[in-house]
Amino acid sequence: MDPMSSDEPSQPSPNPIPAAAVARLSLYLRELRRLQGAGIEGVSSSQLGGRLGVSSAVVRRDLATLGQLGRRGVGYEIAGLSNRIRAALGADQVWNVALIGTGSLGTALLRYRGFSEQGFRLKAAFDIRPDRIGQSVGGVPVLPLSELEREIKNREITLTILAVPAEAAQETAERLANAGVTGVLNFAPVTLNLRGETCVANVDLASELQQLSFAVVRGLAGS
Amino acid sequence: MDPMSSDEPSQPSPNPIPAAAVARLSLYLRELRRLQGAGIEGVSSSQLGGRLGVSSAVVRRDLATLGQLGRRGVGYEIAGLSNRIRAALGADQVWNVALIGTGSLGTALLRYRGFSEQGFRLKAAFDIRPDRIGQSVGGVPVLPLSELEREIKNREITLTILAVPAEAAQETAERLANAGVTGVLNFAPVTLNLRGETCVANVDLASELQQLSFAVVRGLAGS
DNA sequence: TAGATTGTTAATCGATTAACAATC
DNA sequence: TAGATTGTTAATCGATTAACAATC
Repeated sequence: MDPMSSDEPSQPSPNPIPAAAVARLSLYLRELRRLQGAGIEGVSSSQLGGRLGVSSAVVRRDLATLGQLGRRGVGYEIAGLSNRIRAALGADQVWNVALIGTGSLGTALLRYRGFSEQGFRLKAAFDIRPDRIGQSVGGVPVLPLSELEREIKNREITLTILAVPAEAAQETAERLANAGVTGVLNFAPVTLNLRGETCVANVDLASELQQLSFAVVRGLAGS
Repeated sequence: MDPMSSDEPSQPSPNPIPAAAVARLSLYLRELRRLQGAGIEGVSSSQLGGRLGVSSAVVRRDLATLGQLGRRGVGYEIAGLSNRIRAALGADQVWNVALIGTGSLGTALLRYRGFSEQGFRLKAAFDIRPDRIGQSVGGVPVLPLSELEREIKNREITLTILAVPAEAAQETAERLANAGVTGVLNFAPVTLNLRGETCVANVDLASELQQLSFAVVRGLAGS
């Protein structure tokens, strides 16, 4: 239930991965999957970086934080490298995920294929609207929000995607944290204030578009 | 049509805004709007930062890059500050936006209220599926992708939201760039390679969830 | 005036870049 | 061996923090 607990010996002191590297590691993984799908088995730092707009030095440095994964003069073996990155990101374990709020955005996220491709398992959705409850969206059952705490426990949910209206986000997030959820991916355009150990990541769609318009105005092509 | 052209004298040399500050400015704007809605007219750097998990020093530094906007001993006047941030982000002008790909994600984005609240105008959607074309989603007409170039020009579209399947993303993005679009917000989990002046911003939903799971594994609450 | 808060400086921290010895 | 590419170091760059004089 708690993804931290494991029967393996706890990693002594997991070598720290710079915050800036984490987002890139996820990109590397995506690109490696693509190469693997094309039947390619090895890749160099400059090849991998070139496809992603990242310098080869950054790629090597990022990968070196995970251990000595390459062979000098040769490059990186894709299969092994992928596994190592997955392990570092926690993507080698199963994450049971719930989604809260089945409005248009929530519905789209329930149908989104990308999550399951990364090993995330959407186990349940929650809503307060009676006409939603009992339905199934993208193969995921919609449950009443009143059952949130019980179902989170029963279904061993550790991550949640919050897609409720802005007004309901803080209150709902608090319920999630109290129910023992360890991570919240927040799509509501509000800042969540949660005490304790619950991690929050935010996706603000309007802000993304605003940052793009800034880049356009400033003439920052390629950003 | 080109958002850069204006009858005002071109700003001599727009003081550079650090890349890291841009995302925060967008957050400040969101929070200021909330305060304004509550009838509050002034705010200090520590109040504004406190709500967003940003230190008061960072807030002051970010705002100072836009000019001297506060009054010592008093704080910032919200209305004026909001306007200044909007101008800096390019959010004070009208942006005509098109969305490509009306799958479940594209449909949800067409219905998303947040874009128009920030002044973005969704003018058209495009798809290849005959059953989609001619429909209206969230008040936005769905046009045939074959008409893309012509309609981009006619409707003076400058920004686009790309929500097509991964396989079609690169090709579609090239058409957009050739049609003169200046910015692409890409939701497809692929790296777009575009020559020239077109800005690209990426939102990879699966990667966001993966970064969250990393934060959970590392015990980085509050990230 | 006294208290508060900005704008800005100098010091610290972290990330990127460039270069190259190690080594396949 | 010769060519290629990693892993790592030192140098550069950029962002954050802490502190405080300026000033409302």
